[in-house]
Order: sequence, then C-alpha cells, then structure tokens
Amino acid sequence: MLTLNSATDDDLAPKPAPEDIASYLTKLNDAQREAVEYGTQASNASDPAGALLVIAGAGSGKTNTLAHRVAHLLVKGADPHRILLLTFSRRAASEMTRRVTRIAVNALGKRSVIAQGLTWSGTFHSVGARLLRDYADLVGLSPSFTINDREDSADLMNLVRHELGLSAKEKRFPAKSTCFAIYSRVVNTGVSLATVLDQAFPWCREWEDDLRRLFAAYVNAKQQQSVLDYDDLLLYWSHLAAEPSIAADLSSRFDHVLVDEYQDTNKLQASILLSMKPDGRGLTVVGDDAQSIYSFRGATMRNILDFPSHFNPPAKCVTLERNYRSTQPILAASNAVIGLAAERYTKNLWTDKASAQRPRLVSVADEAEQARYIVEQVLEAREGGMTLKQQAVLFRAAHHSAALEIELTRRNIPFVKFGGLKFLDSVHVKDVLAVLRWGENPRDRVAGFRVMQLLPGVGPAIAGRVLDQVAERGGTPAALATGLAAFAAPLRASEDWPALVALMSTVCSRESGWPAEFEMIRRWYEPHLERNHEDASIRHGDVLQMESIASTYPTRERFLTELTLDPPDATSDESGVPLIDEDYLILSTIHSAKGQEWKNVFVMNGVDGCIPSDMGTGSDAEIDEERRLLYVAMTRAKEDLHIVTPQRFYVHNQTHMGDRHVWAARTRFIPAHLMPQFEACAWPAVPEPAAPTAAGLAAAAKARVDIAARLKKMWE
DNA sequence: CACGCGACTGTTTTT
DNA sequence: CAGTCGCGTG
Repeated sequence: MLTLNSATDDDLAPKPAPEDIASYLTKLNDAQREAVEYGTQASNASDPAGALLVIAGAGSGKTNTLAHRVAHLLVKGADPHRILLLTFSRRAASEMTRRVTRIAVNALGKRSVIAQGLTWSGTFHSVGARLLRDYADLVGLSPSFTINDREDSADLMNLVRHELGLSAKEKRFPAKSTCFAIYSRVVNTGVSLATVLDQAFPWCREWEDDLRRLFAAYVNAKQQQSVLDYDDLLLYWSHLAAEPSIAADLSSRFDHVLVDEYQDTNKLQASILLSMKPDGRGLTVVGDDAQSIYSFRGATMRNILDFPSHFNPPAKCVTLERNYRSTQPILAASNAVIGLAAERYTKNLWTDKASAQRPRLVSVADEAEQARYIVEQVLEAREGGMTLKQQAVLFRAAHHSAALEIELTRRNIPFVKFGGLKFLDSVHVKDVLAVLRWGENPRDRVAGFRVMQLLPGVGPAIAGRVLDQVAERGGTPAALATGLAAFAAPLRASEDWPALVALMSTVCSRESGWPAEFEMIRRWYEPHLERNHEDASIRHGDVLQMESIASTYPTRERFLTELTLDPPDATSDESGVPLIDEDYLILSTIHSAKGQEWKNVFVMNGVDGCIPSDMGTGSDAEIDEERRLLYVAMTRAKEDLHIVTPQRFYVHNQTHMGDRHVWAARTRFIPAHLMPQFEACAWPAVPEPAAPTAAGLAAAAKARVDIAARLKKMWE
C-alpha cells in the first residue's frame, strides 16, 4: 500500500515549492500558523517535537487549525497511518478527514493516498474498540466481544441486581440507569464510590455497600459474557497502555497523536494519552476550557488547565483569540458572561465584525408565547432570505423544546432535533440488534433475554435456562445453535420456537452472509412487531431504514460496533426526517450544538431553573459549568442572538386543566450589571390596550349575564 | 411461569 | 407520563 513517505512516493512527487506551502499557510493568522507549524520546521516524522497545547476560543478556527496541522504534518512527510486523531464524535472525525484531505491534496495533489491514509481517526471509544480487537488475545478477552450501549449496560446491571436480590427491599433501590450512572462516574473520574455518592448522588448514599456488591457482580457478569460497556473501552485501553510490554508496541504505532475538544476528556482519557506519549513528543491537544460542559461524564477542566505541567519542559501553549464567527456585540456579551467564571485560561476573544445589533433578551409571558415568538422570528428571518438551516434553537434539556415542536408541527415548519431520543433507543431497533448481537456473541445474556422474550410464552425463567445451557456448551455460536434446538420448547411457545431455532442457527453459522442475513431477521421479526405495537408500520419503516444502513457496512461486527459507538443522532419521530435537500430548522440541546454555528440562534428558557438547571446548582463547580453552557450556546451565533425568558412556567404533572405555575427569574448568569450588553425587550410588543368605553363595558357586563343564562339553559 | 393490572415514584446533558 | 414493582390469575 502506498504511503506518503515511501521512497517511490518521494521520488515521484516533487517537493512542493515554498510558495505552494505558503499558499495554504498564508490563509492563517499568526497564532494559527504558529500552532500549525510548531515543531515541524526542523524535525522529521520520526522525531516529533514536544507536547503542544492549543487554547482555541469559540469561533477561532479551531477545527481549521487542527486540520491544517495534520495536513502540514503530511506535507512534511509524516505517515498518515501513523497519525492518531481523536475527536469527540465520528461526525467531527469525518469532517476533519475531509478538510485535511482537501488541504493536503491542494498542496500535494494526491487524493487517493491521503484519503485512504488517515485511517486512525475517531472517538476515544471507537479507537479503543479497534485497538482492543487487535490486542484481545493478550488480555484474555474474546476477540468477538460485543459492546453494550448505555441502555444495554443498564439492563445488564438490572439482571445482576435481581440475581443479588437487591430488588426486594422495603425501601426502593436506585433505578438501573442511576446505578449505571454511578458506576460509570466512578470509573471515569477515578474517584471513590463514597465520594461520587456524596458529590453527585447524595440520595443514594445509604446504598453504598449494596452498590459496591452490585458493581463487583456487574464487572464479573461482563467478563463472563465477553461484553464491554463504553467505559471498558477506555479502561481496557488504559490498562493495556500501562502494561510495559504492550505499551511500547502501542505507543510506537503512532508518531503523532492529536486530540480535539480536550476540555471534555476525563481522567481516564488523560491517563491513556500520557502512557502512550509519556514525554509528550508528538502529542497535540486542542480545546477551550471555557467550553468544558461534560463533567457529568467525568470530564474535568483540570486536564486542559494542568496539561503543560505534565511535561518537562512544559508543553508549548498557543492561544487563538481572534474570533471569526460572531459580531462584536454578541462576542462582547458572551465574554461578559464567561468573565464571571472562577477559573480559566484568560483569553480575550476579539473580532472585527461590527454590528449595531446587540443580543436580544426577550421577555415573554410563558412557554407557549416563547414558542410563538421563536416561530414568528424564524419565519421573519426566512422572509428576509435566511434559510431555516441557517437558524437554530438551543435548549438545556431535550424536553424543553416540547411546546416548540408542537407549534412547529402545527405550522408545518420542518425541523430536525439533535440530542434527546436516539434511533437506538427505540425498542424495535434494539430488538433487531439483539438478534445480531446474540448471534455474534452467544454469551451476551441481555441480547439473548431480549430475543427470546419476544416469543409469547417465554419469560425470564425459560430464557435464563436456555442461556445457562448455551454457556455450559461453551458459549460458541455452534453451542447456541445446538443448544437452542435441543431445548424442549415451552408449550405456550411451541408454535414460534422452531422459527427462532432456524433463525439463530442461520445467524450463528453465517451461512446467508452479510448483509443478506439482515433481511431474514427482519422477516422473522415482522409478526412480533405487528403483535406488540399499534404503530407497527412506522416502526417497520425504521427497521427497513436500518437494513439499508446495514448494507453499507462490510461486516456484521463492524455494523454492530460502529452503530453502538456512533449512532445516528437525529430523531425520527412521527413527523419523519425531512429529506436531506429540504430546508429545515435545527433544534438542539446545547451539548449537541458543540462545534457548530448558525447565523441566527435562539436560546430557550434563559431563566434560573433551566440555565442553570435546577439540578446543577449544588456546588460552585456545577454552577460554573452551567455558566459555560450558556456561553457555548451564545457563541454559536454569527449574526443574531435571542435569549428568550418566559416569565411563568406551568407546573407539569398536575391534574388536567390545573393552573399551577411558577414564576421564573432571568438567569443568574446575566445579572443587572451585564444588562447593557443586551437589548432587553418584551414580546409581543405591549400594545396600548384600547380603553374600553362606558357603553362597551355596560354591553360586556350584559353579555356575561346572557352567557350565564344560556349555559344554564343547556340543561333545562 | 408468564402476563396483565394497579399503584407508586421519579432529578439533565452523551461516547 | 413512563418505568418499575408487587400481586393475582390462567
């Protein structure tokens, strides 16, 4: 396979003339250029310079700078196979690959080599999964391990909890998803269970001992079943990297390791990086401490704040302060908001995009009015020539957009929502995937339980017995096929049992091949779908869609792994996903809006209780994280920014037609002394009510009497 | 042993 | 509202 630094390549490709290099470097500003060129001047690919930290403020061309650095390394002769590029999502990874390819192709003129070359790019989790398949044998892990997503992991936690008898307590044990969240936090932060409980789950404090037992059993169950959860991908990787014999091999695979969004990595991820590049040579991390918003996942700002001092000499630090995205007033307001945070790398973002329009702080009566305001403004902007896709509505929690979604649907405005419910979260998708996973890894009990219990007459007891027998027979695909066939079908399931046996034996033997076997599974699943769901036809559409996605993956294993690690993130609800070429409005949680930008941005619910979320006001650190969330939301806007503050919220969960509501105050992150940065306004613009005339009042009074009489008459 | 019914109770963000 | 638990029935 061709690589960029092979001898033939060098001979055939004349080195680009200095002007050509300049042509892509001159588009950068001084700081960006410093970040791109750092350590590449004198060195060659096998002797990279020390660690580099790029503090990249919002809108400062972070992605572009990182892409240029990668491209520049390639131009300087680095081997693309030996570059590890870690990004936050796979979407970010492919965007990066696209840009790198474009830049490098311009400089070197060889598309195919580069496009195929940058093979090691993706999230920590997906890269971890790939490395683990390579090293599985060395650590006693079955190479055919399967990966549980969050819900599967919680289901397994639940299974284990029942086995331990932790469900039959007089006082309610924490929900399975809570248990898993606690476990995950302990793993990702490296903090003790007791501390995690105190800091983040105080209401579960009393269960500490039971939780510890549960987690031990959970870890044991995962090992017995050859399943890994998300955290294991990092955990195994970090243990691999810490093992001297393997570490040498592992770290010598990559000359350069580049990490995007470093502010959102956790302690475990930092330890992986440090053991792969202990002296920091060849290591580049990019991020913005002011945009660290994933502490619930164990991310810690300390990673980026303390990065330079991990090395000797300390890492080179470059700060990008010029903002190319927002207008000056938007930036000024955002800077003012983040300026009130306690600890950060000081940087002063500046821009030369002048505008007379300050961000608007719009007061509306309630959530319904908020929805109307946003819809009207969006349509008005569209009248003015701004497409829907150039506009976005951002919110703290997925459910905050409920009222807006109703209003948008009512007015026939297409939208796509990011964050919240995912494709993978729907039962029918999980059912089908469970068949594949069970065939791939017959010891996966969560998958097996799920599949078998689809049959009427099969419950947990029978499913458990079958799984025990499969395990006794060795837990191989062959054992699953024969074990299932040998099982005396329960009477009430006798009709459906043979079809299941036939299905699983085909899936296990792989005799129909991939992706053909998907169609078989769909056929088998159809009657169960019909029986269990009213809206079977919509769900069936999803399954068909999944089938076409499946056909784009070369193998079943890749399909399962990549779908779990990087699920499609837009929801497909009843309204359906608009076609790609259609125009649609973007709705997104602030978390999912990371790294994106729009001309016109609406931030919903700019009130205390929403931003900051009333769940995130326990400690100063939590409050500061909420502040950064508002900062991230605000800095997504290029031209116009509206922060909407409903004055009252109807209390959910009350008897129907109830009128209980709470009054909300403007978010604490915009205190009075920051108000000059905003244009405060009320909507609808309070119209002068026409003063009622005496005659009118008299008529109205009379009308009321009339109506009352009529209402009574209805029942006479 | 499966399944359906009624009662009860929850903390948001995602790889 | 939805996920979960306990209980009674087939």
